[in-house]
Amino acid sequence: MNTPPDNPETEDEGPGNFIRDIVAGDIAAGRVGEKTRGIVTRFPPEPNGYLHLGHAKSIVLNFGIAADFNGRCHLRFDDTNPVKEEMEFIKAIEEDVRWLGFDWGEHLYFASDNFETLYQWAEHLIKNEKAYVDDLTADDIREYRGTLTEPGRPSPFRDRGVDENLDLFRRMRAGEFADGERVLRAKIDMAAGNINMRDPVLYRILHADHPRTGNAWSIYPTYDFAHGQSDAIEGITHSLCTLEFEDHRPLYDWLIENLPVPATPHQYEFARLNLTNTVLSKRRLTQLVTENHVQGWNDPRMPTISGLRRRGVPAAAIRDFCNRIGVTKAASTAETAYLDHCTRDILNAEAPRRLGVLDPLKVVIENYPEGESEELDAANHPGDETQGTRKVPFSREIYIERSDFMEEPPKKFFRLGPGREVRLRFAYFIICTDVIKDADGTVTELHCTYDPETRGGNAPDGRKVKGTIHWVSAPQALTAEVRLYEHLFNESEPGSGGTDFLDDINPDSLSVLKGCKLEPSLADLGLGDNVQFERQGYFCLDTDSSADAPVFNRTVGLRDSWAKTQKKD
RNA sequence: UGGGGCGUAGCCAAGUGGUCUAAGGCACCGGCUUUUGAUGCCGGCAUUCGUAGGUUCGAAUCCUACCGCCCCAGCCA
Repeated sequence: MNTPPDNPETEDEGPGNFIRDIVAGDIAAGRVGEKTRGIVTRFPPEPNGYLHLGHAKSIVLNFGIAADFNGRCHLRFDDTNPVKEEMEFIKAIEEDVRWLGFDWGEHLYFASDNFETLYQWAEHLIKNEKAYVDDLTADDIREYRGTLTEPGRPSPFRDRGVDENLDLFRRMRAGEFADGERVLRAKIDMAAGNINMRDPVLYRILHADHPRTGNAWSIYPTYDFAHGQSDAIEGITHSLCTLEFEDHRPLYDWLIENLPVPATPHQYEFARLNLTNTVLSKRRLTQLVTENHVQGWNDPRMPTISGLRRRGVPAAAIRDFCNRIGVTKAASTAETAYLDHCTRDILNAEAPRRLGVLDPLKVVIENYPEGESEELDAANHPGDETQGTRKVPFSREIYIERSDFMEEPPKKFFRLGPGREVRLRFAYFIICTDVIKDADGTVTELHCTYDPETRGGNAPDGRKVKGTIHWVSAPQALTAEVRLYEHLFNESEPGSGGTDFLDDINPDSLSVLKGCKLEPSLADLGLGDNVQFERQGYFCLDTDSSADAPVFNRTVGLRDSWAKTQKKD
């Protein structure tokens, strides 16, 4: 039951998009590659949370472009804010990128690797009168910055001399000042329409332990001062980021121009991914976790990579989804149905078929000898003979899905009902002869007879049945817990009604089914293996499973046109 | 009222002056096949490209003006 090798290298080249066009144009024009001999991209997460589908889009783009143009892609942690970052996140992110199928080889970097260089470059700016130490408080800086429509005013400390700035900055590094007491600012233009150019902060004092540099530093560079410079140090040719950084590009370019950097990377922006009925911002995902609205970052309902993995979504499906949605600058929201489709697409081709009854109804085959059983051959995949067959036990007592029986079936229902005949998949035709109920009128058991001539599922006399249902032999059945998942949020865009996004949480996003009956071969299923429970959906073993108490997750259900026709009536 | 972006079907998205009375995918709707009401297959689904003008023999593609949406005032990234 192995999942076939799943390697992005063997997949088709990624689809065209405006960024690929830019890269191709740069290569054709000989604008890249003098030093790097090819294009270099990077995926630059901040280790302050787990990766989600939005990151997957960036990962697939960055690693995909690098692969298609024979370049390389680095994994770089943007670890410039020690108060939010943790080693746990670094490890989880590495695992997730690897699981998605990408390999950064030797090219693992950290912005913190560059702290000393960055520091020297900051002094370089000071010496060139392009940066100054500001004593203003955070509140004052905000006030002096002006507003969206009014220009800012220069700080009273803006024209400090080089020596004083150098002295102060060195003492900031030495830890002589408290958090927030001073900052280093670039000296650009307090009247700029682009607020990022109004003397942006380059360094702040933070007496915090950094996951990698410990207490070596008491000042830390801001994103703006670290990112582009790290790109330059690594020889990144195309620095791809999301649209909200578009306003930062002038600053990105300003720093590259004014610093003795070894290369001139360029930044390009694309729209971030939004998905219906979920949230894709780290702030909100963090809140779901810390406030226990879900059971952790890898809760199968979460749109995190680890959540999707636990739920059973194959990495190939995530890659396929990212390639299909495309890359543009238009704000867009993909429907989760699209992801579901990609998931089914992969799983339909690969997942072995099994029989499992989620809501069991006992059936006694009255004309089947008591105490006996037999083994029937069942195809592992109807469209892929190479997956072979397996044996499934059959006996006098079996379970069928409660929803596959109706005492008073409507016209288009072609499953089991009193006096009706259906096929048990891979087994026999049965006819329902008796319906047993409890005092409340609830059906508790069905009595049926089977036709021994139909072994395997075909009648020698050529008679047909409309329905084929799944079943599990009772004595050999594996009892399991099965967890079904629905959207985490009821609203397609949580929080859009001006309300708290938490108000839109779907209280029924998780249903736990106990006492489900599965065919015995499922006892051998391994963690990470996907299977289809015929007629129901794709499932996988959950990490909560123990040897005697298996737990299954429904990754995604099968398309269900019967449910649709029912809804219409 | 400043700066930066974006507007092609319910959703994603090709298209960059003529073969566009606009690809493809998702969703949806029909039909065929089917020992999964699954899969597969076939067909349908924008005379119209935010709106209004203009340029042109000819525009989704060029120009102008409007309208709408998103991002920016962290010592977050």
